[in-house]
Amino acid sequence: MQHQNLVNVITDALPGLNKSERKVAEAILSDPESATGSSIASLAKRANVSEPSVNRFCKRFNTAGFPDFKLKLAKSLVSGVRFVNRNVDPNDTVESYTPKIFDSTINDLALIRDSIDHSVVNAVVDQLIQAKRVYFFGLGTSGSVARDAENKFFRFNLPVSFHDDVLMMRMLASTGSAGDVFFVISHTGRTKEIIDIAEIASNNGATIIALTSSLSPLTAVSSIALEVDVPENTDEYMAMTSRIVHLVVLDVLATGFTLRRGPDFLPHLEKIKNSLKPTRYQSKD
Amino acid sequence: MQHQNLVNVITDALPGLNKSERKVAEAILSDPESATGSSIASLAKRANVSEPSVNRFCKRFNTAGFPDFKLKLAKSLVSGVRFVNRNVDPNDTVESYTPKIFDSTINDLALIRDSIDHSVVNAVVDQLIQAKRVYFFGLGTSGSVARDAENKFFRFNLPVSFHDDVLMMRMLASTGSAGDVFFVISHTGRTKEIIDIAEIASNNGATIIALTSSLSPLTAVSSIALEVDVPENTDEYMAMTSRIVHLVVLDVLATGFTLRRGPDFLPHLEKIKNSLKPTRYQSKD
DNA sequence: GTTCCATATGTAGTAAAATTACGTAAATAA
DNA sequence: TTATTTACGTAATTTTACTACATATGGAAC
Repeated sequence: MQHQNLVNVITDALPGLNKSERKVAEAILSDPESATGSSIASLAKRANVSEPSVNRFCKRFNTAGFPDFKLKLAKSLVSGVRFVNRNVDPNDTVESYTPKIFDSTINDLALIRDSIDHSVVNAVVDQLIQAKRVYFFGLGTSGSVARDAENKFFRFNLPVSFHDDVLMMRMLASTGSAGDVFFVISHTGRTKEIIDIAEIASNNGATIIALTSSLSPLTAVSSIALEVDVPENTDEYMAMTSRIVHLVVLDVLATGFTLRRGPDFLPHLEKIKNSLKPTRYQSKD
Repeated sequence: MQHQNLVNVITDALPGLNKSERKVAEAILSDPESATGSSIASLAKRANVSEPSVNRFCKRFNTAGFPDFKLKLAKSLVSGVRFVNRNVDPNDTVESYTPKIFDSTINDLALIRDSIDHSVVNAVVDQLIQAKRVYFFGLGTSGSVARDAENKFFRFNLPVSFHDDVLMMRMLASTGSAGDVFFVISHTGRTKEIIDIAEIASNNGATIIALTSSLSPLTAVSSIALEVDVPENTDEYMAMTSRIVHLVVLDVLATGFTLRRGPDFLPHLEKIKNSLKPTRYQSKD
């Protein structure tokens, strides 16, 4: 895991360390920020160990040496120290929970950004470009995502619709055929109804694109799956970030679509944009 | 500010630098990641300047010296606010436009995170807690945001609904009264219909909360305005990030709401969560 | 308890890296 | 041109990190 947080790694390893290494670990954990700025000598002194002990400590954590260690530690502190106490707790105030929620969203986005499979994105864009029609399906929160997707993709002069009604979905799935794309959005990928519906459409020869978590039953019944694994929020207080990641993935697809269509397509988008002008008070600038 | 990105700072300063400093800047910008790992000697060599030039360069950017500079550079490169954030252009490939879109979203989130007014958040939570009913209104993309908000806030055992139909909105606004909260979501804050509706509800003594851009007409007719200014995307290719920021702001409000309600409220949320279990295939773990 | 072995830790020396002081070169203004 | 400032590099110095080696410490076997 390239983005594994060093502070957490050290904390986890703490019990398995020997005396002087533990001293180093404690010295670092007590004030990681200042550790990133100090020399091996000063840190050794602060931990009451010799310099080579510090050096050995660093190497134990898969770093080239002390400077490399400091670098990785510093990086961990940017996205990381925030990571450590990321969960909202009952004592949080507006000032503390607000950045936590933003940070956790940012973190999840960064995670998916680095793990997304580009070839799958390309394959999905291929399918959307070729589609005769596109249906966006989602329930609950994913229904809003599907609705947003409709709002985005109708601009491409493509017959699209969104549905959050399982009966409608079922009927549409049963009348689907080759050339139809059913774009199914589900955080868990385990909703029985949705999987049923995807199977029906699939059996009719339609293309099923799933935006869901990996290894889910929905993935199994799809033609292509955009697998997005956002760490589960066991925390009751915490908001759900998967829908946001889903929206961004859809933005990526829409961008891929636009680029594939080429610059000749831009006037069409411009036309749609302009169509809303009369509904608005114009700003001065 | 504290999170000012070194890469951006260097880029901005580029024109004002003298010959050798520019060489250093270019060497760093061409591959910032590797710069964080290299020694002053190797960087000097790569930039075709002397070591002290590199050192002077570092000090010019308010760092103690080369090691400190590397540290700050490394931090700048970590997820949060990545610099690349240039607009998508027609020559982009999946590999290049995907991170761009994620990064621009992340960037906007970080921006709003640091600029959001906590006292306004608190005031809005106050209003929501006291509300007899809450209506979430939005059109187009903001309609999806409003729908998502409904899905979030109904869990609080509060009469909430979302509407994306201006006639419905108008009728509801005209029957609104003190104790009703109209939560109006609009990216531009300039849609005539929406402003009309907000005014009607306001004249009836209802509370108007706006989630919109600052200085907009909608802000003017609202009781409280959550002002979210996401830099406009003039670029046709680029996806719209304001809706995502809006969603996160709503997450923040929902969190504030939950905390205000206190721990006695958690079993209620748990109950809602469990209600969906029978609709799903259970995972092994 | 003693001996042996392995592991842990420190000392001292060495190599590398960064910084400073200073001198020369280039650029600018008079 | 010459004076003067600014830019840049050389070389020495200092700081920092690493390595090789020595000593110590804690078990395990006898």
